[in-house]
Amino acid sequence: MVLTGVNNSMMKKKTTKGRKKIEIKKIEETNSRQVTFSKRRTGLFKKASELCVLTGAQVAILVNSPGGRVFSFGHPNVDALVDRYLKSHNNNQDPTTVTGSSTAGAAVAAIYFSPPPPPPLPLPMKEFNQHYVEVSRELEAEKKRREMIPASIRGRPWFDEPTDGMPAEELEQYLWSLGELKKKVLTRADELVMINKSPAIVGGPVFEMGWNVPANAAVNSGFVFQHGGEFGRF
Amino acid sequence: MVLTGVNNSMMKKKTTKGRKKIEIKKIEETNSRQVTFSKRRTGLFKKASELCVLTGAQVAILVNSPGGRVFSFGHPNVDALVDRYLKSHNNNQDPTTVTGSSTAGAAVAAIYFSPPPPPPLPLPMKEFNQHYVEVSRELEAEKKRREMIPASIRGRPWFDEPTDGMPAEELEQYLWSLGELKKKVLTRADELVMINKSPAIVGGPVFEMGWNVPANAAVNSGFVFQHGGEFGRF
DNA sequence: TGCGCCTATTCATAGACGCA
DNA sequence: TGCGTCTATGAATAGGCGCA
Repeated sequence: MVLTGVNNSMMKKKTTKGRKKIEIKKIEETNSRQVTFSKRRTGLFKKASELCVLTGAQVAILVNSPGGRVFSFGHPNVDALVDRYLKSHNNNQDPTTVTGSSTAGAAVAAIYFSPPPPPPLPLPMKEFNQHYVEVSRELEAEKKRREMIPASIRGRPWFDEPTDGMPAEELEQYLWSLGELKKKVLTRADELVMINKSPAIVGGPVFEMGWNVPANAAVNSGFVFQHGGEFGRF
Repeated sequence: MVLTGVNNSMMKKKTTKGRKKIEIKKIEETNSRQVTFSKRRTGLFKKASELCVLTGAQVAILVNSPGGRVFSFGHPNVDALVDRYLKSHNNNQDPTTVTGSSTAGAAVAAIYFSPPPPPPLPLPMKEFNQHYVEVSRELEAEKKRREMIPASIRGRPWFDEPTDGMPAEELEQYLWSLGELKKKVLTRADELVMINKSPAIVGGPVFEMGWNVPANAAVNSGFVFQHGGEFGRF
């Protein structure tokens, strides 16, 4: 507002119009997409680090760039969290169930689990099952309502029939799971709209960003970018 | 935009001072921290999804909340990215995808166990009951949320065609996730107890959630951004 | 007691440029 | 060709409040 240096030697033409609203859909223009990716990745990592600092949470992020490179961020480090994640999954067997499966449009993977090593637990809370059953009904209803929305989602086999032959205990758990999963699905639905297809994972260099925490000394925190190699084509 | 609720358009004490600047340092107040975590996690995930949509990138995020729970986000799914990440670092096997070499200095140890294994905990029912309440609440939220979706869901490319042809693998993947989730639920409940019981976490060093990781496990090589700022200290 | 909603602000970032 | 810088503006969100 203030005329700084009225000199106004021909007022700078506003070369910058400032931020403009953009639609959340795939950016077709390769170059812009690249730039946006770069900027937003940075922003994402920053957010993540803030989350870590503010709440003391641990965060690991793996990003597969459109160019095929892989970036990662992690506090304390990626591996710790990945490991944790895997361990919780490997409790079972069949670690590779997911690897490279179609994923045509599937884009939901929201799972809650706890930090402590998975201590197998019995399911002594029968009575609570009752409660869950109640919720179950609601969920069922909810589920159906939801299913009426996207025609394509309707009729998920595992959504509609499992409850029958399933032990109460499991039902309970499924319930909760469903609640969470479903929430994720819905929440993410919008975002996924545009992600119509999933380009197969491509190989490429790996970029890594880690957040070092001063383990002992008064070292200041820093960011470590690690990138390897060339350009991932694609 | 519209005045909702108390239409008392007269004068209302500005109860909301709007956003205030906050320092990026651990929030000591447990409650605020919890809230902040929740909000920011949501924001982070949203950012991540936008990044996916805009640039077509693939992103996986693993978050370990201050409360101990772990949330994850992934597109197309967490496992695929985790898998790829590990492969990039291990070059071990390569059942699928990835042909790319990770030039990254990622000579990181891939999987090591989390050092201090937390002790198993009993599972008090009342906590679980509380959990149930939470679920109920979530269900409520679910309902609302659902109502916001319909419009946008329509026209969903991948939603409109797949169901029929939805690969069994995908469904299986979901199922599998649920199965895992199921187990997690219990553990989580277990963990909830712990949280309620021992707020010890609060006083600890900034980033410690209770388990550390080998300090040098990762990265270096690449640029290092020193963050010698004023708030870097702890 | 925890969660979702609302508002005033701070923060992130789309474009456009400039440097390497 | 890519990335850092600068601006103005769209978005995210810290506090508060009220409901369940």
